[in-house]
Amino acid sequence: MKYKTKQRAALLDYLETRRGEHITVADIRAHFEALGRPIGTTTLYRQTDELVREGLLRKYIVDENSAACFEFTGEQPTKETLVHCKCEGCGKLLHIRCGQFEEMRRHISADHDFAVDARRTVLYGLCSDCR
Amino acid sequence: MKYKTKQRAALLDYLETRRGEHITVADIRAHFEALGRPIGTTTLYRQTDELVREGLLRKYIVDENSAACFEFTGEQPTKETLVHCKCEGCGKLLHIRCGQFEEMRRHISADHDFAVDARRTVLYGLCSDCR
DNA sequence: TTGCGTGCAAAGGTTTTGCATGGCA
DNA sequence: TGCCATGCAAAACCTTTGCACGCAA
Repeated sequence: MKYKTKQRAALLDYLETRRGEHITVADIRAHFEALGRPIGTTTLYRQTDELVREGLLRKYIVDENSAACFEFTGEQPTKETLVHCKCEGCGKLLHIRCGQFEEMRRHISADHDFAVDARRTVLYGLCSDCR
Repeated sequence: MKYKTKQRAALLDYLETRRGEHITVADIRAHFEALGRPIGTTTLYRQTDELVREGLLRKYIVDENSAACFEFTGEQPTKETLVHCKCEGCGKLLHIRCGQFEEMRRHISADHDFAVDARRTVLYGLCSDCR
């Protein structure tokens, strides 16, 4: 994307207000729909793709049969890795701060020669309420 | 499923020959198609669902826009957890044996109150060839 | 015979693509 | 002006559902 279009600007403004939260393309679409200034679904998919490529937005695979989940981080994404945990009981998505995960990443990188991308990874399991 | 149908028997026979491998419903469908004894897609989805519930089959969410991935383990699934790593570069899916992952699971369970299900979880990143 | 399993056809939901239009520089 | 972005409509994909038929017990 080389041009600064109204749609892109509006999208970025909205994402800014939801920094750190989890939203889907459908959420974004609904927001602008409600505002009376809808943005085409196609455009939203293309813009979110681009923002992911630019590193301003993160994309998570949270559930095979639901929409992709995005998190806006902005220009300076926190270095700190928030591990994503998806509860298979209630569907809740949790963020946890976990040094042990970092340690495991280093180990897998060093000993198994695989570079885990914590920003794309989701741990599945059961939350405290559901276990 | 309470009945032992021909389809279920054929499916189990086939899965046995591919124990420990990763296959999709489309793969299974193609196999029986090629044999000239096709099994309906609907049936395959229902039987795989059932087998997952019975614990003979594991299901992984490997990529948001591709088919679900199954692994047949049979009656006695190994206690040992094989961690799944999906390479975002070449698409390869690796199994690794990793005690550190187990340790992290215990830690997250104890300190973050979340029970990670290693059999459903996939770590995303880059393999040795792609990093 | 009873009721579960099967499989076709069709729907469901998310994401992608073709193409004409409209906007940015 | 020249090229890119937009967005509608339609397709692509995987998966699920409705329903009539057929097979297991």
